[in-house]
Parts: sequence; structure tokens; C-alpha cells
Amino acid sequence: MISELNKRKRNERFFQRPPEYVAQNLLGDFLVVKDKKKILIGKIVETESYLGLDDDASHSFGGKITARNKIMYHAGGIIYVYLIYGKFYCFNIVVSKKDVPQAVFIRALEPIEGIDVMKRNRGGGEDLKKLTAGPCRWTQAFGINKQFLGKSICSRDFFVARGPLKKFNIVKTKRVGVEYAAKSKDLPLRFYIKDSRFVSRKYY
DNA sequence: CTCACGATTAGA
DNA sequence: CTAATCGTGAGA
Repeated sequence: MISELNKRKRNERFFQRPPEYVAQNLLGDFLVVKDKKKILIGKIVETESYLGLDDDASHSFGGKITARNKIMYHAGGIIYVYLIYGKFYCFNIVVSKKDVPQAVFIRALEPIEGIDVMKRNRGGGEDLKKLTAGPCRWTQAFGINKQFLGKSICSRDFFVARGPLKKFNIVKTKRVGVEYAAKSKDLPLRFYIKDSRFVSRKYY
């Protein structure tokens, strides 16, 4: 299983493309996180793209640079995580070239391997959907925290593998939770696998 | 230094 | 529908 995934590993070049391209092509891919002896695998079923300078829903809107978001100005292929509501971690992959502060937000996964660990990380519960369907649910299940800030997602124990079967339709909708963005809130920058039951919410 | 609030979630 | 919960960002 893991050697097969290694052959399909996404490289930096893939993540240095535009956010709309990366966000859509990540659907159906596998996120792989290995720690000591455990391996966690999830299929990416829902993403959003954040366009940076001209996108008033983006943390880097207008070229803003803060202690929190400065990582977005790096070249694509590393992780931007931030704490929200004092208790959850939001996980983004920085994309595009250096100094172009764009990102892809991973909103939901389908649990594939390491489900026992995911359940433990989330503190029990048998409902698989509640395990990883939601941007801060799956990060909790996978143990994502500040340690992942700036980490390369093209490494030995932390990477994305291209999905072998991509026979699905992609739904495009507006992004979730960005009503504050007067200008960009309704842009179709959210993508999900149409028939996946692990999408955080079907309509919005 | 102060203070309002969030790319959400769980629970009533 | 609302409370939770604290690091972050903007402003004094």
C-alpha cells in the first residue's frame, strides 16, 4: 500500500501551480501522515482556494503580511496552519510561486487508514463522518497542530499521493464561512466530490 | 497594552 | 440557536 502511494507522490512543481488548479486536482488524492509507527491516510473530498491579493476572504488580501500569515509568501508546497476559535486548527497548503500568497484549504477527508488512531485523537465516537468531515474535525483526527506550520508536504512521512481513480463529478460552490468578504464571498472557489458522503456540507 | 473576534464545532 | 476559548491583529 505505502510503496504504491510513494510512487504517486505529488511534488513541489504540482503545488506551485494556481490555487484553483491545485484545489480541484487534489480531489480524490490521498493525504498521508506517518508518525512513529502509525500511518494515517485520508482521501481528499473537499477543498477551497484562496487567491491572495485580490481575494478579500484571504488572510493575505491586499498583500497583508502578519506574523501568522507570512508563511503564505513562500513558494508552494509547505503548510499554513492557524488556530481558530481558540481550539481548532485550520490546515492549508501554500501554493503558487514565492511572493504569491495563495493557498488551498482542505475542508474534508474520507478516512482510509488509521481509523483507530483518528477516533482516539477525536475522543471516541463511532460516526465516521464526524471523524473527518469538516476542516477542524479531520485536523484533530490527524493530530495536526502548530508543529506542521511551514512543513514540506513533499517529504518522506508527510505527502499527498495522486489518486488512481478519478471517476467522479466535481461540484463548485461558494466558500463556507467567508460572509465577511464583501467582494469575493460568492466566488465559486469551493470544490467537492459530488457523491462523497464525507463532504462537510452539500449545499451552502 | 487593550480588546474584539474568527476559513468551526457540539450541543440544547 | 448559542457558547466555547484564546491567539492574533489592529489600534491607542
